[in-house]
Amino acid sequence: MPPDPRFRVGDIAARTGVSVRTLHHYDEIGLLRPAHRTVSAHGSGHRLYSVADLSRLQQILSLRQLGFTLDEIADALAGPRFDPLAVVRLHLARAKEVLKSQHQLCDRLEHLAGHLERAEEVSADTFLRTVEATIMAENHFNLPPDQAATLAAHWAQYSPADIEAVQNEWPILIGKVKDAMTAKKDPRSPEVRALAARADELTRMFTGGNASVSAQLRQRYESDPELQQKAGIDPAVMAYLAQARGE
Amino acid sequence: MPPDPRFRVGDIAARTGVSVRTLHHYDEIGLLRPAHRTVSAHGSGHRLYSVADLSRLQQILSLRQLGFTLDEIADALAGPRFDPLAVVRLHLARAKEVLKSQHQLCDRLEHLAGHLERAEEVSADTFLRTVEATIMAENHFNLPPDQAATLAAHWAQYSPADIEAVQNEWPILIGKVKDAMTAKKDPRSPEVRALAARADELTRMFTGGNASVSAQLRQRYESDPELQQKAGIDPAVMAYLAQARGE
DNA sequence: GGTACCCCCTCACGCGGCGTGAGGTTCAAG
DNA sequence: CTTGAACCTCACGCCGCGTGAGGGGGTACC
Repeated sequence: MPPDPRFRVGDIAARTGVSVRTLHHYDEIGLLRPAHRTVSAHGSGHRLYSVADLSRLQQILSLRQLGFTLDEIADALAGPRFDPLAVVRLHLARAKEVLKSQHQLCDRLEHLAGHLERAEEVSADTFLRTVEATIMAENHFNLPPDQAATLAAHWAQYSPADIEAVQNEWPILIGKVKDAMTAKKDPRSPEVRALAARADELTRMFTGGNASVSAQLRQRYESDPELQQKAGIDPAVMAYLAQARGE
Repeated sequence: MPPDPRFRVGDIAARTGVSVRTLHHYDEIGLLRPAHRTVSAHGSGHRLYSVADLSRLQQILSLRQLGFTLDEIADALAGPRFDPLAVVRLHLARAKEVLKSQHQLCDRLEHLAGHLERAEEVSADTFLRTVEATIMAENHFNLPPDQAATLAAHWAQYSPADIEAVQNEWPILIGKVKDAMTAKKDPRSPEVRALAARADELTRMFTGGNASVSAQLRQRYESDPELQQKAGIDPAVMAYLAQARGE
């Protein structure tokens, strides 16, 4: 049995480029506690990271690159069925996007350089497109996670069984709502209000309770008739539910 | 004569992705003032950007991407002979570096994903290398400008004539210092101190007064005998100058 | 067993570059 | 002349560490 290796902050810093301060910080906020520490009388001992810790560090950096805040990352990693492979795949997808936008940026910069070399007048459009490419490259790198990533990261926390259960319940629930509508039941009745509440609950599971995600999702539903049909939601149902919620 | 086009904050934001707040901010700190404003009685009018402003915006974003702070960018753009083409070329070079590191990152992530898919045990080394690739990709994107960029950006502010003048003066100055040394003149004499002061001045022109750059430069000179010969500086001269400065 | 040297530790302050309302004004279309 | 969208000016807030200061711990070589 090989004694599993231990890594000290300096080792990790030297080999990866992660700063010592960053490791300290992640420890402070409880995001990445080293598996062990050396024992000592006075101060606290030196941090000793295990291989599992390195794995977690990799996940953290991938999620950070995806634009999540450290708090969000902590939540994601704490999820019951969180999936490292899914995270790596998301990061990979993002990295490929960056590649593409970076390529475009190079094209644009070369274009602009060409104009400047020939001392030509440069059009506003050229500047605008160059700036756009610059910003897009930045966005793919730094910015808040897009819905896709947010949703994916959220879904990764649920098991396939959970997901299936939700997807099965949804049409049933909508069916009940439609029944209530055709029966002309009062939307403010306790029965209908319960249905609406459950619908909201399921929606929250879908969106992870993220306000901006659910807002965007609603917009897309409202503007896309096809999606409405697939989910069985039409404006009438939406209005009915809104009434039930007391709006 | 076509009336040159004017752009409003919203136009620019919509077409490039630069936020309105960012434009406001650059205006506030005096980094990018719009060429015009609409006139109005109470508040200040709407900002109207000219094509020249767009050009400046492009330069700002390129320099920002290179890792300069907004203050540094302001200085660079205020330089007497600052060169937009040089900036674009630097940005392009950087963008290509990013492409390379991003490629490596993709390789590493695919490697890691492969291991995870096959549910194999993943080695510490694999994690470390993946983390390293992640950090390197970030560094090429976000980090403070390396000396190369700093120096290049600084040099871009001088005309070829300026540069030549400095390069001509340097050997003459060093010659005078050596003369003083062989004549065993007191390093604290006003004459020698003046020479040292001028040497520092020229050095500052070389390094742009950037402390970290000049520090790095000194280290390289101290550790590289070849460079010393080319510049005519040997440890004895350095020591003599240090005395003249009163160290 | 000493002891030199480097690495590690714990505070704790600070900050760059905007995001994000709040509350009022201006512009262009109808 | 009236909208409504787009613009304006404050002004507070924040993430994720960087960067010292001041002091203990580990280890390799004598």
